[in-house]
Amino acid sequence: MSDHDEVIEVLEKTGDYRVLRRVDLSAIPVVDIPADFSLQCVVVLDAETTGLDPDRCSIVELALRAVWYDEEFRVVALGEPRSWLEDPGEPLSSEIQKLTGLNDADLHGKVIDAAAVMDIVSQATLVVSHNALFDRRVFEKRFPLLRNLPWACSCREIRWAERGFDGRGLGSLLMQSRLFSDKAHRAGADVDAVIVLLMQRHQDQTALAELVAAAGRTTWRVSAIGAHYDLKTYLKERGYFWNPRECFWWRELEESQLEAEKAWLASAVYAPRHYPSAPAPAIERITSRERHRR
DNA sequence: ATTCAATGATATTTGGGGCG
DNA sequence: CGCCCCAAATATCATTGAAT
Repeated sequence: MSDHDEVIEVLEKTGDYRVLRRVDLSAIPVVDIPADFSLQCVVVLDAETTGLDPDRCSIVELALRAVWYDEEFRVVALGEPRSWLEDPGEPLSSEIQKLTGLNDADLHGKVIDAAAVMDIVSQATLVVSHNALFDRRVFEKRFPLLRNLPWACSCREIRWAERGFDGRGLGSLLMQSRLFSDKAHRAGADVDAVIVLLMQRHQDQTALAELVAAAGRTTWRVSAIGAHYDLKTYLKERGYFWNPRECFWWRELEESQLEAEKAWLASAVYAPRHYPSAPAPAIERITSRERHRR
């Protein structure tokens, strides 16, 4: 082992090589329920599916793993890695076979253990996945009873660029961290990859800490329904985006900004003199239970 | 009154990057 | 590949107003 380290050091010192190490979580203790009740738990989830359209595809593999961490967001224990295959009832496209290495025979007759899924997922304060917008939709379609879980997205809710990364895809983040996964696009391996990435520090803050903080925020989605079109420029200047499908300007705000925004809207956008019929902005509260849903 | 060009609001397209 | 999101670029459409 130490002679490997020496080789790595020699190679990297030349400046011509970067050495990638296999993702390895074996140094972290695996527990069922930790003895220390002060620990917090997130569950990392990854689903492999028959395609990319959450409305049309189904899950062929689901992996879950609990991550226990202390007050300083240090990962002190992991749950047993759990994953299940599931028969989608249709042949796998060659593309998915190539991507995941799975084939129809592997999946034949397999079913996800729904009771186990519920058990694991219910011990967590957060379900984490890489691009939760995809996994959440696919997961909730398969488990309609679990539509009210709190979710966090390790792809979008961690400022990877500020941490020195170029892209945000799992493979790219791993490689730039000098890591690789020998079973990329298998659910269990991808879950472990997310876990190592969450454990990384940047200026003394782990990615997990940043993610938990981001997911814990309550934000507000404010939609300026019925705003007079003359106000477009002001709304745009103020950071509103146009929703072309439903035709209104909207913006997402931090909790601390909400009152000021309401006041601004009341005076600048919904001044009564302009609107005898009094349209009103739509204000929706968004927490981890609502985010990454649509 | 009619036409045309300019203006500005809204729609559409495009591009990048994410997921299987 | 298809789909989604976001944002910037580009196209389209309606209105306005000046000129004829």
